[in-house]
Amino acid sequence: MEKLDQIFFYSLEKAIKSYRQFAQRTMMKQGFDLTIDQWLVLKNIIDHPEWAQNEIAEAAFKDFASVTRIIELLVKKGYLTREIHPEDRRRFRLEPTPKVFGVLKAVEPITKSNRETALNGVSEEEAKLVQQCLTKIIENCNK
Amino acid sequence: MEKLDQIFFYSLEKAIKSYRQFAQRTMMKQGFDLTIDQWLVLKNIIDHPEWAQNEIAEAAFKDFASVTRIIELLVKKGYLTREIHPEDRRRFRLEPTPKVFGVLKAVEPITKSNRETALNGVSEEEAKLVQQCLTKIIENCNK
DNA sequence: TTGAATTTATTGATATATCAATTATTATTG
DNA sequence: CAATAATAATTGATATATCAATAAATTCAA
Repeated sequence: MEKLDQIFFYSLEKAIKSYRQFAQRTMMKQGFDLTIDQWLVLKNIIDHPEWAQNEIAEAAFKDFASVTRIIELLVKKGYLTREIHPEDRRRFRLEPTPKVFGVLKAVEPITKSNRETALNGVSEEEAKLVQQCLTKIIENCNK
Repeated sequence: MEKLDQIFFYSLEKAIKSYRQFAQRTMMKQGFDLTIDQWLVLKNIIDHPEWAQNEIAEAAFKDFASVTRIIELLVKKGYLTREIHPEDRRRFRLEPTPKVFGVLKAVEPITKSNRETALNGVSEEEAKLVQQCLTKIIENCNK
């Protein structure tokens, strides 16, 4: 299995990189000034408006420090406003600006189509199996 | 399939990140002063001594610029020497220093064990299927 | 054989990842 | 209630990713 193991993790690395590059290219081509990481963080903030940054980070598989910096950029780009949280002054209250919703809505079909393209030729069964496998790997690496 | 798609790519992202973190932790714990990216590039250079940097980059799924910088670090850390290639002055000849081989040999069982741990509970059949799936995704994203 | 195109690699700018140290605030506990 | 611990987030340093611009050497074509 040794050789396969090697190929396996190489493929894993290459697959996610290929997908990220592909998705980023598509985003840019459509004229959005968001990286897919910024989009991911933004989406998590919208979906969970009450979460603290560290919870956002966890949901987006990101380091706290990265999230701090990504949020900085999102504020600078005018997608978010940030003020101190009224109930816990260690935290911040992040508010999406009005333009966010239009952008997210516009990005939605692109993301959907990207995923479909990337999974072309992979059946739902297979996808489920792969997904289970990945979950197992995640567990194995985190204990 | 939409919801699954989303979970699928989230899992993909999380799996490779979990594995990389796990592998990096193990490397450090064993006292090696290499990142896994440096190790990956170094290993490719050893395995293909005649390759140009751009070929190494491709094999390691890395950007040319990243490889340039990683090689700089490997030279600085005393794992490589670099001189101009005698047959093509645009290229460089990269030579591993003697200490490289010992280090790579010492890292080998760690990598092997990391992969085994990560794939614990995943059968060879499943791994093969996942691998095929990943290959399909890579192709889909690159055409 | 010169001039244009191609190849190989570097550099700069910006974004993200990671670890460690730090700050500010809140919670605990003695 | 004061001292301490825990929590939320930032900052600094270093590594890697990506894109664009550039430099140097080589190849090719007129």
